[in-house]
Amino acid sequence: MRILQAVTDDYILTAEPVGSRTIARKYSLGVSPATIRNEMADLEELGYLQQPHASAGRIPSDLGYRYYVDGLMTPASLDEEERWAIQTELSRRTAIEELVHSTAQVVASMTRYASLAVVPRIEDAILKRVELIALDPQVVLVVFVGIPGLVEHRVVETHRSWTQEELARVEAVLNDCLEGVSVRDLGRTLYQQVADVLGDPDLYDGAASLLEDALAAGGDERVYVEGAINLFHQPEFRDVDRLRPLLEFLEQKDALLNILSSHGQSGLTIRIGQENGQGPLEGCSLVMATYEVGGQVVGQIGVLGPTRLEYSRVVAVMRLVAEELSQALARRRNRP
Amino acid sequence: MRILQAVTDDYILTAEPVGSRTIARKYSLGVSPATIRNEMADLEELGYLQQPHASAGRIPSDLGYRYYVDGLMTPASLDEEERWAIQTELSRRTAIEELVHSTAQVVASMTRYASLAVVPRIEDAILKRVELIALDPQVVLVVFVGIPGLVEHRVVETHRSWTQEELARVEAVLNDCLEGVSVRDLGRTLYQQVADVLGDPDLYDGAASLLEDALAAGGDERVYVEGAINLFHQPEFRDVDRLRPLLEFLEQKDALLNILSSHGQSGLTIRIGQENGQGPLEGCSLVMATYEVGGQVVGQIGVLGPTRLEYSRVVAVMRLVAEELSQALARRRNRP
DNA sequence: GTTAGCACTCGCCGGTCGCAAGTGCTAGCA
DNA sequence: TGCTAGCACTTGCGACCGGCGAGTGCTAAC
Repeated sequence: MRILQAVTDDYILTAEPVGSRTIARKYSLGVSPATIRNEMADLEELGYLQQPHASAGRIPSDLGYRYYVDGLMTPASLDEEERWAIQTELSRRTAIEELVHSTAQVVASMTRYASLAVVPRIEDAILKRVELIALDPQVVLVVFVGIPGLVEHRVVETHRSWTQEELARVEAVLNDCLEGVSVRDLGRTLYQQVADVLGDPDLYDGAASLLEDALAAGGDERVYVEGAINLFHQPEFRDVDRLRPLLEFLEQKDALLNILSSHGQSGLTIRIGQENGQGPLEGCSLVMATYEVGGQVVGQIGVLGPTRLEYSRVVAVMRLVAEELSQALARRRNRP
Repeated sequence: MRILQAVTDDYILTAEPVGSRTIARKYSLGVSPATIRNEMADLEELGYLQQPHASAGRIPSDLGYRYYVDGLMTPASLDEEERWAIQTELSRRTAIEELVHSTAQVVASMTRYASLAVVPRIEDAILKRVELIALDPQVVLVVFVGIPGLVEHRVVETHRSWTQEELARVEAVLNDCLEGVSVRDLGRTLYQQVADVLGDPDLYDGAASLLEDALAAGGDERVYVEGAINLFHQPEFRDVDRLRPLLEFLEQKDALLNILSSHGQSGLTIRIGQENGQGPLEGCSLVMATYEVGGQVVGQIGVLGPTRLEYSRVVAVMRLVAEELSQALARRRNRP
């Protein structure tokens, strides 16, 4: 175990296959290189180490990293300075998207890997309020305010012409009847109650299709990717042909969204190499954390790098960041 | 001139230095390779061509490209299909940011280079309307609606507590007094008239600092970069060390903003190689166009690639796109 | 003014070779 | 029985080198 730990630590640091001599010199295990060689041969047989070629040192396999992550690595802690950097960055923002976005930026710059972040969709939020504003007779600005401090506006072209008075009436009824309803349900499924209170069926139809269109117009930009260029510095991506597929993958926001949001339960998850399935993520590791509002997971944030990842540091950063982000969101919500 | 044209055309196509034989074979100039060699030696002496090394063919210099762009190149025209792709993409959006953003995406995918786009700032717009909504007693949602169909919302934490009634009063006064004012001037320089109409100096102060904070909170994300990975396919960026500085430069949104928005006059500009100044853009060419609302330039859009750029095609795409974008924005505005 | 011929230049490619790092194995020692 | 020193073996990597081919510039002739 101590040899596996030493090999992994050293390889994470140097990106060079680690030989028995190196370990004997740099890590005081109290045994000679020859002994280490014997043990390393065993570790290779067990699948924890592998050899890029016969005359080279050893590097950890995915399994080796997994074992390392699950128990061997020494947990890192962060400088006061770094904690402070995160906290001030988060206290500078109020809008939730910006909060999450700048969190992703901080994570990228602190870890020097790529970072990913998912912002909650307004559709998943509980409606707090909706505002309807006529920009032109047939263009309406719809502003949704959702419960975890989420605000989104949509500009909708309508078939029907609207006066500001009509919109004000609809707005008032909606806000009276629908507070606490999931935003997703605002579309065609507008409730009977709204129809009753509004009275006018024409107005009701217009409102329903207005909201439906507003929800359909929706921002697809829910995943932020920051610091992708950091991957350039990693020796494993020195080769363009290895880097390109990865960067191309990072452009596919829907795929990223799938991966990140599949990680629904609260807490921290590490996916190593092949655990990400086949494809461009095969040689990468992904550390994911969730952030919450009111005890409920509303989004995810992740770090992506080569399998040779500084796991302990990344885990420390992610723990702190997820915590701070959740707290910042909570502060926004529970103001006096 | 015909030889310069042939060399440039061929080099743009193949990315290989062009020899006299190749030109004689592929372009029917009616002369032999020997003649072409003589002329090419002259063109090199004049600075239009250069030789990567003694035994290689010629490639155009920046000056050569400049001459080519200014008169030699044969203007490209676009397929009906491509025009159609642009038009449908633009008709699917209504919000101005999305319109510009998806324009940038279309340009990137059509040219296979990187594309840049600047969205107008709400600060530069004329105020059409402002909405103030209390989210919490000390958190106000400010929605600005600007004249070229620009909408932006900001969430502001305030020192003072606001009731919705107070906000409604301020909002009414602001909308009465300040329609047509530049959004930028909404902050501290709130006009005397507003103070007079409001009466209450406390309310006036609160409103002024609320708007000031709202403007300060402002989105710094005004430049979109799309298709940066397309640059991977260009042989001149095969080398990571050549590509990285460029991608790093593309991350500096403020520098990009400077470059693009310095191009203020209406129309199309091409900057070739060193014309971009020293630094990461030295080996690149930039084609910039403006888009307008009501005859006024409100934003820019650009294409970035190696100096060996398909100028004629890029110019055709940019002409069309700028035109279509301006028209789409005009349609949004002049609805019946 | 144009062209054919020819000697010359130089980057690229494939092969060879020595070096260095690291291994596995064996024999010896506590 | 576990550990260690010694040693032969493997193999990737970088340097060196020579032939090839593309392309040039020059000269002489038309």
